[in-house]
Amino acid sequence: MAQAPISRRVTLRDIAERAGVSVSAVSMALSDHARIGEQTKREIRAVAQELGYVTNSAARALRAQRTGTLALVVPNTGQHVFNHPYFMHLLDGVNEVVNEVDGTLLISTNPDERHGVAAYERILRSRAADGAIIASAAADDPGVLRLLDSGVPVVLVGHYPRIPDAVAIGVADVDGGRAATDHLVGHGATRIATITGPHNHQTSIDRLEGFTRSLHAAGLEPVGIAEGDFGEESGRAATAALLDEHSDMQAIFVANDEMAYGALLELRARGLDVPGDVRLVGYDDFGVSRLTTPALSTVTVPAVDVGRRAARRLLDLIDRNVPEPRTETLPVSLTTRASCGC
Amino acid sequence: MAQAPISRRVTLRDIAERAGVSVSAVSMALSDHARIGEQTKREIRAVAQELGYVTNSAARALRAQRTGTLALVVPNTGQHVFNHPYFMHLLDGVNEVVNEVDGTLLISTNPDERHGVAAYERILRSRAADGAIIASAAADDPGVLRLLDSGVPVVLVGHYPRIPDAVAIGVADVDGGRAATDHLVGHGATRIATITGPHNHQTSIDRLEGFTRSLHAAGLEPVGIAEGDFGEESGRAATAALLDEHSDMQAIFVANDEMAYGALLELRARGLDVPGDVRLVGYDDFGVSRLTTPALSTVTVPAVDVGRRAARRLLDLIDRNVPEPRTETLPVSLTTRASCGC
DNA sequence: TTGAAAGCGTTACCAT
DNA sequence: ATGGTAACGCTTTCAA
Repeated sequence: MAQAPISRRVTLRDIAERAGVSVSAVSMALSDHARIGEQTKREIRAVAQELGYVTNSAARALRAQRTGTLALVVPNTGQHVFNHPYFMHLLDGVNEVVNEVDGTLLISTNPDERHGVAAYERILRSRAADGAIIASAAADDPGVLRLLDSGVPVVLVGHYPRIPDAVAIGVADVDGGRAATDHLVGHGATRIATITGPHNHQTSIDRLEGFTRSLHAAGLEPVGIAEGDFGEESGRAATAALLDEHSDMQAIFVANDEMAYGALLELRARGLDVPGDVRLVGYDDFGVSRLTTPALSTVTVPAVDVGRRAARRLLDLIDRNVPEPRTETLPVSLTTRASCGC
Repeated sequence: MAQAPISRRVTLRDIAERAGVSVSAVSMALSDHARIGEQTKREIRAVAQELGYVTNSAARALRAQRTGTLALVVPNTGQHVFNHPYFMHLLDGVNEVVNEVDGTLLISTNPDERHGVAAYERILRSRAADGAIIASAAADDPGVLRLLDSGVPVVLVGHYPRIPDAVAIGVADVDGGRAATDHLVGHGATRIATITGPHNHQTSIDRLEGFTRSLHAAGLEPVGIAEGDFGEESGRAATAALLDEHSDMQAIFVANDEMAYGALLELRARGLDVPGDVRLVGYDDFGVSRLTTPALSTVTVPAVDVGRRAARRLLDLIDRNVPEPRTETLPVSLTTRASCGC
């Protein structure tokens, strides 16, 4: 049990004593306050440098009532709802902004509900972060509502029609579903099915809405609608179910790429060619889609940009600037590869 | 600029006044200290509950000289050295342990070098975290050495022969390289090449070492050794170069799956069949390998477990328990799919 | 131009 | 069994 040789921490007082000035002079010098003489500042900074001074963040936070930390909250990670690649991209974007403002980034996931009070509630109310970005919460998560009520600065990622006054940043999922389906129609398909995500996620609802609108505009009816959970296996199972009931199906719009990959496996297992027998369009474009054979046509979601914007809005909120309009919706774009028949 | 109705924060003092006791009584009651009467405790807790009290983490950290926060540091994220899936898995494992101990997790990446002092140095020295897990640092990163010197609790992820007294947790990359190559040899290949990662990463060095040892044990010589950067494009380029020089090559051991995917593309572009003409084994098994056609045989790295163990060791270190031995090496396993010819 | 002191919310020690 | 108080390191107001 050798005691690690922890370097004694250097405080403002140490610098003050060494430089022969007061603690407050040091504080002001280091924050470049105007009232300290240039010469004195230089000396103080030299001493600070020499001693290797670094601000103690707890003390600063306590005094300033602000931590300089943003929290990125991901409910239900363990359940693999909305899976990894999406989160990574979001994280990239958030992190970029946090670094720009020299802040720190705290990650909170809620693997299961065993903690009664959700982990993110604890974090925010303990003031460990100045605010939070909440990613991919279920549309009806009560924890989210409580958090919003408590007045803590919160930015939601996604589209929450039932919480209209929340600050949220989402993507145009209705448009995306519509564009994907339009494209399938454009290829001449008339018997088109869809595999959706879980119905308690607004994302699923919106993508389905786009699908339905597209078909109606074309005077078509959906051949089948199957629900998945955004995981590969569920996509495979949904495809099997659709195929069993509608052997004449010509195309499927799948609400994310993981499930589309499952669909690909099932179609291949049945000896059906993609896109020869069945055309496929997925959704997300987080890497998986590039790798499959055939490569998936998909709707590209600008997740990194979502992260960036969410972080910027959160910083605004923390500064008590409520952005108007409160919700922002980023456009998506269709990326055609091989699976649609292009 | 409507002022958000921030709920006034509740402090110990508020509870004390309301309950008609002292602040210290409240503090002790809430931490279940033995000196407070059961009845008093109950009353105090009731008031705390009613007022919605939550400990202020800055104040607690300042007082206790401990934050309850672990930092996960990823140098060079922006440069795509060691890319996303690996990091995600590590994060999963670390997060799991952090949740177990009711801690918080702070993420720090260093997108570029513009901050002179690396972001992670700032974070640790400011005592924003009690310690750090450093993932995938270059073997010679000076920031890492400075951090270790400064006595901050640090666990390195990987294998660092040049820093023997550091606490580190790695995987058996030499074994992995050897197992992969042995397997290729077992398939009857004699003209075998390898594509390595960047030579300043110990991981690359170790995987190559395993490759070389395997060949020597079999009485073979490497047909070619090309260096990549762990990215898909570099794998493709390396494969092209190898193919140009050694058209009789029968197999390639590729040091990660992303590069192996690049190799697959190049081989396909030249009309060569995998595994018919060239056998391929990759490394990592973070998802990509399942999706390619043919599916990649690869060395499975237990990244989630690495994250878990790194976090546990870091907690030990913070408690001043230096684990012995200081370095731990987790075994890897070969996962055979189609690309090797199985 | 600079110094002294108060206070941010906790915890722990010394009294009572 | 409980209350008062000092201290953690910092920022800022008030004096000088």
